[in-house]
Amino acid sequence: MRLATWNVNSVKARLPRLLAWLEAAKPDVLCLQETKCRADQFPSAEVAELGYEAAVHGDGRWNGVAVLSRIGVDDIALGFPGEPGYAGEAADPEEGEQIVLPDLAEASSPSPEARAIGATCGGVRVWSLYAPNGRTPESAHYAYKLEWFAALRTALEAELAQDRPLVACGDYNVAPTDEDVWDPSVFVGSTHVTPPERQALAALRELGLRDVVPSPMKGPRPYTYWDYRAGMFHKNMGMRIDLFYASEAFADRVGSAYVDREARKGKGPSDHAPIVVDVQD
DNA sequence: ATGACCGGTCGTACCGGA
Repeated sequence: MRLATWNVNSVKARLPRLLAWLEAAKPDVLCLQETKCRADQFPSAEVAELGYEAAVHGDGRWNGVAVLSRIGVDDIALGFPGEPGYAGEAADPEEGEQIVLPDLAEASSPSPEARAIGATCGGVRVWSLYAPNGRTPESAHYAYKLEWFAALRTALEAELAQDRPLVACGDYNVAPTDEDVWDPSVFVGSTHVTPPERQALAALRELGLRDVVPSPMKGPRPYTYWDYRAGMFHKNMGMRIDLFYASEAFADRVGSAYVDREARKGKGPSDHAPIVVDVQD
């Protein structure tokens, strides 16, 4: 069985490359992130031509996740239980401005964004995840990111209790160690490398999820993201922020895993490369 | 050369991305 995860940075903009990649790599299951479209806008017919069913979760311009599978997609879950939404920054009122309290229900529970979708594919429970960015460590978005990870931990703990093969892969927006960024000094004071974010990943591993580290194919570290700007990819100045977490028994069956850097080359790539994982049946 | 931001949107600048 071949599984893969890829942040495509807009499935519409990436469609020709996505279809070509499916034909070349032939994964049985592909988890997508940042599809950036509603479910009704997803190119389900195009991927169906290649034999893939699509489970899709989208809310418009931002975010968006999907699971493509040619070995079945059952028990689709849009989001996970307890998943928080983003309430936004609290605006400081102008001087003399009347403070208007927001609607209580809205303030206490904003709607979750399209950042997680689960599906059972060929007996494997698969989650495609797109963690919040966090923006800056001082921002409300960063607090939201940590809340989202805490809720994810609770949800995955329940999933692991089901005692079936489990994969939780996608764009975690956290580099697990300093080795996972091209220059740690550049990231001092930035998100993606802070101790609370790394602790959130460690808490997932403590549940029994294993980090399936792919082969980098080039260079010493398996980066999965390179900024579009300033020739970062060509200089291999990247980050490992896309992760493939799997339950122990499933991880034991992994034969090989690699970052497909070829998909980051050429005209019109995503800024992320896919991770491809081959598992013994 | 892999080659020096990109995608989205009521847009022709700006936000979000990381």
